[in-house]
Amino acid sequence: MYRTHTCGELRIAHVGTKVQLCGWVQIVRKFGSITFVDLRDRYGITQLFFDEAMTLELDKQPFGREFVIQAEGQVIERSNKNPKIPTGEIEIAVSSFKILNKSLTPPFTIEDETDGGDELRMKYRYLDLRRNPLRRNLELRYQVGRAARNYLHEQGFLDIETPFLIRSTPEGARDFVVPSRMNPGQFYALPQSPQTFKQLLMVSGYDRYYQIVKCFRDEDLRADRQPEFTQIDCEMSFVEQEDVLQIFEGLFKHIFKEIKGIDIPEAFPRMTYKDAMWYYGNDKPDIRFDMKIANLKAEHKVYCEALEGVEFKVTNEAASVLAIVVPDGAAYTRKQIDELTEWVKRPQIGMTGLLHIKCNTDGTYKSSVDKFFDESRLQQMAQFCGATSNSIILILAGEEEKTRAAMANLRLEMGARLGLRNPEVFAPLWVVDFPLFEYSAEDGRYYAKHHPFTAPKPEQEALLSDPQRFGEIYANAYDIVLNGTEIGGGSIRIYQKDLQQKMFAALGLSEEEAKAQFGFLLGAFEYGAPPHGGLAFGFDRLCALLGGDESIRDYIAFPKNNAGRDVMLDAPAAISEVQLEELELRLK
RNA sequence: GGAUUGGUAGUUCAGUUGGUUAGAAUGCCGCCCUGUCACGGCGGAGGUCGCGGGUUCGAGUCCCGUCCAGUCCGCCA
Repeated sequence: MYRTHTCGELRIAHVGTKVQLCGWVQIVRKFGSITFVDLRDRYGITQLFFDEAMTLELDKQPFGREFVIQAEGQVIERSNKNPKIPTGEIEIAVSSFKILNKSLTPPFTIEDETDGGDELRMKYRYLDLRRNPLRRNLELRYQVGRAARNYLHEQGFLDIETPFLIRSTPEGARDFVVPSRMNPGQFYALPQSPQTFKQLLMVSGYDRYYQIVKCFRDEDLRADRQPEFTQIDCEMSFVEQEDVLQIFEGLFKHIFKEIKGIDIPEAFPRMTYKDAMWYYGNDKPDIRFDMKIANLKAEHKVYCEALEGVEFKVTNEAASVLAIVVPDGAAYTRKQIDELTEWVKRPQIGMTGLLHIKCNTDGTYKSSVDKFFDESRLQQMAQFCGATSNSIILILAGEEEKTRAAMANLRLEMGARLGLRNPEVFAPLWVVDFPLFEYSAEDGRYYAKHHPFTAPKPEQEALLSDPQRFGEIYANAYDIVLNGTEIGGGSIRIYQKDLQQKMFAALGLSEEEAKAQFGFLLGAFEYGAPPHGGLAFGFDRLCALLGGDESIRDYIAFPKNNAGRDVMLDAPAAISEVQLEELELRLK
C-alpha cells in the first residue's frame, strides 16, 4: 500500500493517527537542522515536518521540487497554524520516507499564478495540468458533462456512438481526411458533426438520442475554436421546435443549478434572428446589458427624419446609419473620442470614422456634425435614439453589413468598458427564425445558413422552387446564446425525400451528386422517417463560459495551438516512406 | 490568405536618440539559520539578444527577409 490518505483530507481530528502520504514536493523550506516540505496531490497540500534526524536523512540525496515521495509519520497539531489551507492545523511528523521518483527542475513554477508563458505551458502540458486552475477547469468540465448526462438520462435519451471514419461532403467546413490503406486513393473524412447519423437513428426509431462527441473541422483557429472539439449532440423524433426548446432549456437550467447553484425559474427570452441583427448587429446578442442599436437608416431606408434634407455625404451615401447611446458619455474628452475613433478605424473593424452627439445635462447638444445638423435635428436624433441627458451617441455610417458588424463590436466594446459584461452574470436567450439560406456574393449562389438538412418553415416550402425568393425563406432553426457567445444551435429537419431533394437542388447539387453523397439518407427517408429535430451544444465553450473564461484552451486537457499544432507531441508530423507507400500517397 | 503584437538569463520582463563590460525579479547552486508556510541572510553560476542578410566607425536598438508564438479579419453549413 502506498498511501492511507490523500494530501487534502487530514484535519485536527486525525491528530495521533499514523499515516502514509504520497505526492509531489511543492516546496522545501529548510530551517537550520529542521525541514518543512509541502506535499501536493490533486486533493490538496499537507505539510511534512522533518526533525533533525530526518533532515539528516533527507540531505543524503538530491531532493527538490516535483520529486515524487512517500512519507510515513504521525499526524500532529501544528504549533504555528496556517489558516490559508484546509490542512493547515496539522502536519506530519515524518518517521520514514521514500523517494519514489526524482524530477528535473520544472521550467515554470507549478503554482496558481505561474511564471510560465503559453508556449512553454503547452509544451509541458503534463506539468501545467498539475496546477490548480487547470485541475479545477477539468473537474468543472467533468461535472458539466455528468450533469448533462444525468438530465438527458432522466429524460429518456440514449447515448449512442457514431463512427469517426465517414465520408467527405462538400457543404460546410473543410474535412479532415484519412487515407485508406485497403482502398488506395480513397479517403475517409472525420465528421464535422454526427448530423446524418443522428437523423438515421431517428429513422431507426431511437427517438431520443444524445452523445458527448468529438467533432473535427479543418479551418483556421481562434481562442474559442479548436480543430477537434466536443459537442453535446442531441436529436428527438415527433417534436416541433417548441418541444426541442423546452427540453434543452431544461438541460441548460439543470446544468446551471448543478454547476453554479443558480436557479433560473423564468423561461429564456426569445428573439428572432431579424431582431437580433436589427437591435444588436449580430445573431448572438449579449443581453447582459441593453444599449440597443438605433437604426437611423438601414438598407438605404431612412427611419430618422432628421437625416432628410441635409447636405452631408457621410450619411446620405451610407446604406446604414447606426447609433448607440453610451450613458454618462457627455463628459468624454476629445482624447477619449479620438481614441474610440481610432478603435473603429482598426482594420478588424474597418470603419472610416465615428460620429458623435453629446447630450449635455443642460439640454444642449454638441456634435461632430454641427456643421450639417442644427440643434433641432440633433435633438430629433437624440430622441430617436432614446438618448438621456448626460450621454453620448456614437454613430457609424457605411455599407449595411459592415456597419452592422462594426456597431455590434462597438457595442460590446463599450459594454466591456462600462463593466457591463460581468462573467458571473449569465444571460441566456434563444435566437429563433433563422433564414434558411445565406447568399454568397463571391460564389453567386445560396448556401444553407444552418445546414442542408434544415427544414424550411412548412408554409414556405413552395418557395424552394423559386430561386428568386430563396432569400425570403425562414427555418425553424434556433441558437442558444449565452453572454454573446453561441453555445448551441439546431433545427427541425427535413424528413421527406422529395423536400430533401429540392433542398439539395437549391444548393446546386445535381440529382446524381445528391445521390452519390447523400443517397443513404434519401434512401432512409423512403422507409418511414419520422418528423424530427434537435440541436448540438459546444461543450468546450459552455465549460469555458461557466468557468468565466473566453478561451476554451484551458478547458481541454491537451489542446492544439492556433496553427493547429500539438506542440507537446510536435504533431502533425511527416510519416515514413513505408507508410506513404502503403497508402499509395508517395509522389511518383 | 491578410492585419497586428511579441521573441533578450531556466522563467517572466526592462533595456532611453544606435555608443563602455546587456540589467531586474524569480528560479537554480553553495554556505548560515529549530517553526516556516511568498521564510530569511550572505555569496555564486547563468546570455549565439529567434534566425539570415543589410546600413553604420559601431546594431539588442535602424532596414529587408524568414521562422516561431499570441490576438483579430477572412474562413468556421
